[in-house]
Amino acid sequence: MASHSDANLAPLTLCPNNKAATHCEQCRVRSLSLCGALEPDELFELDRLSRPLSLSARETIFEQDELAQNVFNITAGSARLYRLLPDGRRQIVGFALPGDFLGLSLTERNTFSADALTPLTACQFSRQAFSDFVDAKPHVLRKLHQLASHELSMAQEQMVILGRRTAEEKIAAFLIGLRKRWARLSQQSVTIPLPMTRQDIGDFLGLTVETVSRMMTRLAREKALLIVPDGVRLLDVKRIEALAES
Amino acid sequence: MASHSDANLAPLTLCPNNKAATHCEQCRVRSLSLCGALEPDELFELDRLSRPLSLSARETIFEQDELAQNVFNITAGSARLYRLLPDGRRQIVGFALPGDFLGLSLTERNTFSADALTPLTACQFSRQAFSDFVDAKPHVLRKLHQLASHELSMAQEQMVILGRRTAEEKIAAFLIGLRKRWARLSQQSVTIPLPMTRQDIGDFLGLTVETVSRMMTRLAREKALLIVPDGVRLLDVKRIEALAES
DNA sequence: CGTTGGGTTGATCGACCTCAATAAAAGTGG
DNA sequence: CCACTTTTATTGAGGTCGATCAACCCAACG
Repeated sequence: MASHSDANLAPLTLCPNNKAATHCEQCRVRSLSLCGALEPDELFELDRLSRPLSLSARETIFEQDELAQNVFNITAGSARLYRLLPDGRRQIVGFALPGDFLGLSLTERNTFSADALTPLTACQFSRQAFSDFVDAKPHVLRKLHQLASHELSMAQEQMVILGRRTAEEKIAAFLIGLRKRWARLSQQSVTIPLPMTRQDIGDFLGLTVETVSRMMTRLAREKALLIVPDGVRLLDVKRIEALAES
Repeated sequence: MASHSDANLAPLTLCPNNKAATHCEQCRVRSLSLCGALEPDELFELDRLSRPLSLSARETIFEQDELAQNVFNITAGSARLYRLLPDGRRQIVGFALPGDFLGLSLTERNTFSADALTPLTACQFSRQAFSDFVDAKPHVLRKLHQLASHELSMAQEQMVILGRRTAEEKIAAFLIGLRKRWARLSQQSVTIPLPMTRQDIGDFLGLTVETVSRMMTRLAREKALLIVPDGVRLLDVKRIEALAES
């Protein structure tokens, strides 16, 4: 349960984390992230502000309620973002994939925790330095706003899923949504990597592990999908899509 | 079920909609909205771009899937934002109060519908004109990003409520959240105006009307709150807050 | 004064949860 | 590489919270 997202990105050089190619120009996910909006000289400037971050699976990126000191741009691997309630209930508010930016919320303190689902690399920036960098460049600020705006749309879509869909529809919508996101990163899209556990999926969809497992095996039994190690392969995309749209 | 939010704002003059005082300087909600970040000359410029909008309760502001032509700044009254599923299920993604800005998502088409819960006034802007105005002013863009970022936090909080809270906790969290928002607009905060129906509350919290009604009457029976016309009065704020935090 | 939309209340049902057992992977240390 | 533990996934049996279905109340309003 670890390495497919790396596999997806393996052949290419990474952002400033890689000593051999210190330049963002080589970055595998640049065009997909904020950095895609930067001019070469800006890219160089940002590169200098960046500190490489490399984590193993399960390591913490940041924790809820602590001061938000840094922002992150994920270059490889994936993460989960979640909120814990005092009694231990957990809601995952999102999964972060390569190219995703963590720290769009401008709150003083983190409103959620984030940790790595797989080995992960990211470009880390001090929030202050990053903020200064962005504030001087309206077109970057605009791009940042676009990203936040997109996140907002995704969150609203997730509200629909959480509030008004059945367990089976939730699973379908989750798979279709994730498929679309993986597709942006790598061409192929029949097999959907699932770096997260069933428990994580449940905590994302407002379900229990058992229900997630039951719904997935049911869809598998009905030949709508095939459960493979660390992922699923969609056999009947139309059917899953129909479930997801409602 | 109509006029309390107006009552809240009655004594003061409104934004550019009021012919007697055409200047945003008089605007009741200016400091709470995007316009609070504007210099006097910018305010004047924006004023000229604005077209007053005045709707009765239930009138449509915009509809999901149609081209997003305009953005809105609500000056009085309240609205509901929702997504309809093909089979008629509805998820309300938010309620808009005076000072709230509609159109933060930069999507080509609206991802949800919006209509007035009460008689409503707003400043309407062509999206293009507004966008041009903003793009030329980094500090306004920054403010806009802050607003979007705040919306994102609220949406994530709502995801926790939808995914991991019981019916009773949902009601409590809804009331506490709404109380906080009203408090920003008007001092008093014991009585919470509820311009929306029980059905609306249910569609916001992922519950049925019946459950909303039952939970509210239960809290009323237990003397935690008092149901008044068009709202509720919190009798035991600590208790409701405890339920809301979990 | 009938009609209509919103709200409350009761009886029953069912989708999903809880609890429990087992199976299958994935470490871990010798 | 093999025992051994730990984590994750699956499956079953039974319970429950909130949904559904239905009746009724009440205020607003033409």
